[in-house]
Amino acid sequence: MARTQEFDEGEALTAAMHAFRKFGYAGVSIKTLEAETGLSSGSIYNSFGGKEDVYQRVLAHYNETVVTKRISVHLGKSDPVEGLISLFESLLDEPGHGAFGCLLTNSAVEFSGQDSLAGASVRTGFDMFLSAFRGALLRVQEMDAQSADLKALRLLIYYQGLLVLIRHGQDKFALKSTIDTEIKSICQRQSKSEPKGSAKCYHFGVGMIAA
Amino acid sequence: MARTQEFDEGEALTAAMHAFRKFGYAGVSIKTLEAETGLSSGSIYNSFGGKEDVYQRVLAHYNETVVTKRISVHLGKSDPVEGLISLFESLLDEPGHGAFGCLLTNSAVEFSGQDSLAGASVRTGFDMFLSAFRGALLRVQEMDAQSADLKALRLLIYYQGLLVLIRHGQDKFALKSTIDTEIKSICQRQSKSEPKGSAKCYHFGVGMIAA
DNA sequence: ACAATTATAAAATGTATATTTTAAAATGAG
DNA sequence: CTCATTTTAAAATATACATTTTATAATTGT
Repeated sequence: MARTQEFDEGEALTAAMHAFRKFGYAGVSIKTLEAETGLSSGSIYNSFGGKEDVYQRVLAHYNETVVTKRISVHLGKSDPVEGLISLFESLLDEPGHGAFGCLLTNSAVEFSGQDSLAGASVRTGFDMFLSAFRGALLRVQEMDAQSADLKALRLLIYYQGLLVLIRHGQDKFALKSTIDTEIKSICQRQSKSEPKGSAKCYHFGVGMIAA
Repeated sequence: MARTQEFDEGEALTAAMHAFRKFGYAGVSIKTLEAETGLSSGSIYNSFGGKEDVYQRVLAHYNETVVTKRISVHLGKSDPVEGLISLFESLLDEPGHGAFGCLLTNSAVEFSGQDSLAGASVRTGFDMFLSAFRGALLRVQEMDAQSADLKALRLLIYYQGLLVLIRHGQDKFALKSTIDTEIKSICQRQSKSEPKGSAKCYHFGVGMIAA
């Protein structure tokens, strides 16, 4: 029969992933992929298909490696709140000072909508985070499914926003200082929906009670 | 002397802005700009310079029109909390179902870093929001400058995250349901930094006190 | 009205790009 | 060993793109 593939497909995908994270889909050419992966365009087309196929494989690879690892490392801990905080803080300590953006964030922005080139994978990645966040929240305290979904979504929104500002180059110290507050704020028990006139309660904070 | 410019520069910039918001910088060609603005490439190069120049002008135009208007319409109201809520809710009611992304979000992601093609304008736009948010927060309640900055940054992060998820096509009803909670949570007085052992306070919420 | 100046339009240019084709090298089952 | 099959590499192709050039039309101060 024929010779076997010489290169490691996972390594190639990881190298391609770095390129797409840094430069986006449009910013990466086949030439870039050749340079980053060490493969020739011939090999790339033979093994993966075209640029779109490489990108789709990379998106799946990102979910399987980066997202999965991030969730298991930080949310596998015993304390879910500490886990969430360390997960978010880890985003600020990434190499390249935010040059390696989150592929989900970048893809969601570059290709809007669910039925785009990246839509399905982005949705999968978001859902992975949502269910991991939901699990962590339910370990913090009892709550109904609806509350857990709402809080998990708030965490995902905060996660995505943080990554946008990191990628922009916003001051990391300032960004970091929001994490503890935001996470704890989300993990708090929510106030029931009040029939108006609740504005006055802004002046009573959890800290004052706890102190 | 010579003839005067026939087209309205503001209208052309607005048309170009729509294109860049939808498709990003790389996704817009001169041909696209011709179609969207109604100008020929000759006019575009003569009046604006190249594609990069159009983009820079569009970014400034976005800050001057969309950002400025969004801030004044919603945060010009008497109640700052209601203003913040209506500002964030208005993002969900934009035409095109999120196809018109936020140019700041999209540019921050497409061009990472402050010293990029878009960096300066993105920073300006972010700063406009930060100072508008800070002003609104200070009208909610007294607080020191540091607290106001932190809360304003939390609002900006939430704002950016929301726009990422809107652009992705996340369920709008679910996104909307986070707004009230998130805004009010940020507008609450913060707990002082405690010397540990504060985990227990998660079980005491503002709502329970206010009730 | 005139002429200088600019807007506009279309063709031309050169480069970057994704992909295909062609050719050579390597591999492993029989 | 051998040959069918595949990997790899490089050249070839065609298209898309940003920009420049060229040419024509319009307009404004004198």
